[in-house]
Amino acid sequence: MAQRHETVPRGGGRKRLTAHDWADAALTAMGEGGLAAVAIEPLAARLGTTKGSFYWHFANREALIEAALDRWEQKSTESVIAGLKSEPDPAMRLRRLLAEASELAAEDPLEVSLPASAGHPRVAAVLRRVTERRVGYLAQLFIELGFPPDEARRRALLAYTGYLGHTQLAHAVPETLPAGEDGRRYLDSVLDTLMTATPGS
Amino acid sequence: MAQRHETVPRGGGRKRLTAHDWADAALTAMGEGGLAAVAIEPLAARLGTTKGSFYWHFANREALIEAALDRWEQKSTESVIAGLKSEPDPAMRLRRLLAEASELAAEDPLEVSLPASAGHPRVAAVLRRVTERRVGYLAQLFIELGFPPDEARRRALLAYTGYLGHTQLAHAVPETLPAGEDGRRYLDSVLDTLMTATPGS
DNA sequence: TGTCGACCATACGGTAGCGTATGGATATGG
DNA sequence: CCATATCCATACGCTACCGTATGGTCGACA
Repeated sequence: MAQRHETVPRGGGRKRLTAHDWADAALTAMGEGGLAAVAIEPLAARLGTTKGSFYWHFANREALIEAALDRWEQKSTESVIAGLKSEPDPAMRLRRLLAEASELAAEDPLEVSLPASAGHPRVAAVLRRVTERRVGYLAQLFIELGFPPDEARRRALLAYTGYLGHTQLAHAVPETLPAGEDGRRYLDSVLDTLMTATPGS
Repeated sequence: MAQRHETVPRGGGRKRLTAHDWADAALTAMGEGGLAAVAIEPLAARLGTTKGSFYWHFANREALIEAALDRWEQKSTESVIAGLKSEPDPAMRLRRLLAEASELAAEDPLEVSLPASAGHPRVAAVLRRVTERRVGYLAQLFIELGFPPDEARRRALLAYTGYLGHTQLAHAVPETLPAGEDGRRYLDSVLDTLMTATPGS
């Protein structure tokens, strides 16, 4: 047998892992099976390594969860918002925001599985921050669109709850939702109601 | 020591349990910690009994989960819809439906934790049925309100995704949502948009 | 009041996962 | 080319839980 054989038995050619790799794997698992699915040994198997690697990079399971959550907080919100900085028109920003966010959330199970684990204090904290950030950004958008602050906040909430529900439905019972061209028309009608409906009371 | 002492060490005075009791306990646990929290031995402890009882009433853990899901399917949807049969005015039915459903969902964690476990085939099936039932009922309401079928379905979806997102938010970050009188005004504005907004395309 | 069936307690073996300990591999600077 | 720090594999003990086996208890009823 060769002295220098690839360490990984089969699959990719990675040899040494980083804390980053572990956090990503944890996120994936968490999306598939919730917090309970973040288990060291199965993750190790999936990464083609062993616990020995894990406990070098992390103190324990909780530390991994925290790292994964931090990572999600970053890439699930800021990256989307940052991608809109170039768009000057607020109406267009809102449209693109909803479109891109929905698209992204369609393939990010965490958007659904994380709220279910809100019992975990660390998860709750991340959710608080992410929610506030998102709703705040939306409200800001509606203010730029000319609504008074409280009305803007109300519409932001409406938009965000709609987004959350849409995502949840997309994962649980996708066939309920209109797809393709119908989907775009649907989004249009939602945007329409959000931007033009009566101020009400 | 007395020959006939109460079997339960402390708490209620129950002695013998039914499959029903187990299913309810499973639902509670499932709401708190997801599917993974449906564990026989902890449940037994909480019920003041042992596994011996459980395996008399059920074949295994899966059977318990199925029973619990059936139970939830029943009481989480049909009971609400049935409570509206007396209301003749469809607009009023819609209002009461949203109000009661939101209120009920606020203290039913399953509304959030179940979609997260949609990976489980049995859960997915229940979700499909419940979703179809609810959206169908909503669409019917909008038809009674005078909308054409496809528009009714669109609005039903809008209402339902809003409902889902609202409950999800209510559980994850409750302080984001308007409470008390503001909450009612919020509901009003949502109803307003749902019932009067432009047909769009 | 004895008996039978429904219901439960307890003990057991098996598996999965956490965290620790310790030695082996690998890279990199001296 | 060796030494040291970095990174990983393996073996171990521990706990939680699943499912089975088996005997015990209690109530209904003849």
